[in-house]
Amino acid sequence: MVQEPHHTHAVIATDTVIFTVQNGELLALFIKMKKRPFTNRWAFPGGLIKSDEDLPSAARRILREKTGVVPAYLSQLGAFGRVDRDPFGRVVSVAYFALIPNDRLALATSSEYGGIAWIEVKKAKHLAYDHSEMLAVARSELQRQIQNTTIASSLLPSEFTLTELQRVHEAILGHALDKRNFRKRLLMSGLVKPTHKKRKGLPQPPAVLYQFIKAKPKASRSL
Amino acid sequence: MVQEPHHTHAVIATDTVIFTVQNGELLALFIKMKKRPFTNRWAFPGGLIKSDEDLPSAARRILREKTGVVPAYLSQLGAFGRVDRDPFGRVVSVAYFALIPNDRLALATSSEYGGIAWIEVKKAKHLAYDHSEMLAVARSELQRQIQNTTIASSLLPSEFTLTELQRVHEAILGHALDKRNFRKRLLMSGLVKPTHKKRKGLPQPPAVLYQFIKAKPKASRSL
DNA sequence: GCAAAAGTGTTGAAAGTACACCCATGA
DNA sequence: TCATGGGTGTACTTTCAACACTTTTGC
Repeated sequence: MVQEPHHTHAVIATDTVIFTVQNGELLALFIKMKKRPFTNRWAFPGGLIKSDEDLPSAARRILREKTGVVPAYLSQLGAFGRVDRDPFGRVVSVAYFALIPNDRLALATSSEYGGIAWIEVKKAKHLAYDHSEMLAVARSELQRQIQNTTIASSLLPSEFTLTELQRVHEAILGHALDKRNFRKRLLMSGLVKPTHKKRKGLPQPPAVLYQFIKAKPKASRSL
Repeated sequence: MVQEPHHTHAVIATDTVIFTVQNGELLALFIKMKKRPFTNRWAFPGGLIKSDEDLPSAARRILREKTGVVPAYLSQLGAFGRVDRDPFGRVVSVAYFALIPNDRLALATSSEYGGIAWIEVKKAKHLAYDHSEMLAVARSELQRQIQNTTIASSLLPSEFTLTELQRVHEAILGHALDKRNFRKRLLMSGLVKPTHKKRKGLPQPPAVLYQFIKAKPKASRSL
């Protein structure tokens, strides 16, 4: 994750936890490490920021350079600065969490990088650096934001059925939700509106497609 | 706030917004700037972190060095990294917010620094750097945490009356609260317990003194 | 006696939670 | 015809919000 050690002052990096939901599973994007002492362990894509770029710009650039992914949503988690967090030098990392809809995943999975993979969050263990801690923070922040904002719009195509949206919430929260209560609350909230289209071709009654009313959710603070 | 410019990479600083509540007013601690372009404007105490100290340690050290204050509570707000936020160089600041009870304020106000002052938050305008933005974030985080945690214990002496506690909540939230509902909720929550002492000597009936059940609140994440 | 805060319950509204059945479709 | 999810309403519980008066004390 980091190349330059041995400054008198700490250097600044970003690491980004990018999530998607696919087939009812919450996935995050990892890069497999080569360097000791983290050989063959997974880490989030990260790198050093440049002196002429904002923090979110750095996070986006590094994510694109290392994985080809362009996130739909990006929000800061905070700074991670334990002295011993990086064995290669004194690095303070500003962590971000990001989202991408599961219909734009091809970009990432078709990347040439050998060591990139979307991994089920619940199976991601023994990560490099302090990334297990980052993942825990990212996950709880995701759980918090999914309930209070429209960030789910960054995890789904622009049109979706209410059941698809419910599956996203369930994957993130980690437990089943009641269908009638979920729909009631969602429709009351005024965040989504029905289109006049339906999802057909499945062995079920056609489901109405909905869309979020404001296309792009705003980060609470995306510094 | 910062002395060293002109690295090829950004340097890392911390700035700390420290609050207290006194006489029903929310106050924060500021230092008056001398350097242009911020001459005579207020800023939060801040400085560069050292390569061998954790972020919270750096925040505490700098706060102590610049103001003499030792906070009772410290919690990270996040990293502020706009490219142009500091005219003296590329500095990313990890902001903290901190609390101190109003019976330990003497340390700070008796400091020799000429340019230090506790200022009512609602009167703090036109701050140096991006500190107005930091203050807004700190204030909303304070409002969030006061409702969900026991951090109020870091703003009061160890024993206090329920009215004193209510005044702290009101100062932070910026509006009056209903006395009966406030007491009901608080006593139900189980976070405080009555002592057997009473506050006497005032032209009122003696009020029961309470204390928080866990002395020190834990930061949600104090990296 | 008066100013100032202590202490104390009830009611109505709103929000949240649990729960079950029939229907349309594609294979 | 069958498996799959689509769509729909009610009753109960819990939580939140509004609201006023009497008492004790120091001056």
